[in-house]
Amino acid sequence: MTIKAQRGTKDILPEESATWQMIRENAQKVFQNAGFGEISTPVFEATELFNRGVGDSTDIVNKEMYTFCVGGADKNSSSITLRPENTAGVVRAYIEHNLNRISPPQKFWYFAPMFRYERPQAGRQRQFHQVGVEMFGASEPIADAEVILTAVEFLNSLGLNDLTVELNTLGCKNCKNAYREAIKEVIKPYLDEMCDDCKMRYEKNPLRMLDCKNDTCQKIFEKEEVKKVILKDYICDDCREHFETLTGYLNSLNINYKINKMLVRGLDYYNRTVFEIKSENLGSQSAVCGGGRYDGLVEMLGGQPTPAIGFAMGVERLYAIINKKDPEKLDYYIVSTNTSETIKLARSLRNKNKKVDYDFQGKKFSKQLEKASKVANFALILGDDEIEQKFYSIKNLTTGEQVKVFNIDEL
RNA sequence: GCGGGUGUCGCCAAGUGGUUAAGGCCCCGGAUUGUGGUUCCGGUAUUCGUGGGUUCGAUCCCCACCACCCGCCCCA
Repeated sequence: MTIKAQRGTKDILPEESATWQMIRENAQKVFQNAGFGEISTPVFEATELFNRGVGDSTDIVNKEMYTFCVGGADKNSSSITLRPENTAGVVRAYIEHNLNRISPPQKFWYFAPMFRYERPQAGRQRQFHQVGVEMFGASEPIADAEVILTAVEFLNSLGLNDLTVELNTLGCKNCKNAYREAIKEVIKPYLDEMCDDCKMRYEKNPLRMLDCKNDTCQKIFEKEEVKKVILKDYICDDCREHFETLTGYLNSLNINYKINKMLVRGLDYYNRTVFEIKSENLGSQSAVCGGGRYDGLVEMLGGQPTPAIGFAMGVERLYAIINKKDPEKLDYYIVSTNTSETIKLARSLRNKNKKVDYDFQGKKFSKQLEKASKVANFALILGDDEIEQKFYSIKNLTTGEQVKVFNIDEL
């Protein structure tokens, strides 16, 4: 039996590489143009980081983490986890390296593999990639606008112009509490009818109930008096002003967005602004981007109180909906039976930054040319005549036109 | 974790309880021993996801397992 790739993992083959490279290059360009610097943190971290950073009421922490005990059974053994998302790791690095000493805001971007032990399906793998940004030290609404703008600009750079930005505000600690209590109050009479998950959420994280897809639960949220509470703003004056200023910026930037009061993200650390960007071409895993503000997280992980905001996008989901790019052809395929001349010529041309390849097996001239026409723009013919008379025949494989060249510097 | 579906060559696929398992693409070789992309000819599955069972006989029937897909859930 041969060994296959692990469930929920995928090889990225050369034929897909041009598209992947484009995604990464566009990310680098758009994010760095906006002042974000690349940060690369380790694939594994202390399990404790995610328990505290992502939140132990989340599904990610409760059932989806790749956690290992390393160091054997002795006292020094420790629990590590393959990162399920990148915000916790970046926050850890931010604190550990005192990155707050750069004058704020501090802006970072990343493109990296993540790991979640979930049931694979379309748009969901166990190893997948996220590209995203994190910004620290800016509490102003313009920071929210800038982060959303950056996400939209990146998506536009990939030719994705028709995606929907959904936007909501969860409020700060204070209004979040008031909202939570009001929802608990109005739902209380119906609690018995709700699904088990919602009964649990009612205690732990009532806002997550609004995300429930269960029909009976949804019907309860549709009820007049419940709806009134859900749609009523429990947002304090500061938070409201923050949100209104943000939407003002988005309006002036002509960014299309839709306010979705039901949008509550699954990670515990969010407050105030949250947003998702969705595509209709992805089936049930429709979110290509999710993000929001997490003003309390740095402090929770032991740093100074620091406002922060960021987003993450699923690279495989982006890959699924963008126009694919074909790998570039070689500049030259050398057609020759003189291998020692060929390898030297290949080296010279490669050092001149040309993409060059050639045949190793002494195949027939016509076979080499056939190969050339498949993989290269030009055939560089170096036969006995050419070597004797010191020239190269360059054949344009698109037009069929062939010319003599006496010096490779002319290429 | 729970439902539903699928599984024949690298890819797309036809097929039937009984010994040649179609076809197309790709790949390889030849026609054409220095001029390709067109054309023509030829070659490539001791085998039908894996392991059992039923049967004189199974790729096709039954069971289990595995993998993938589609929902739920969750999220990127």
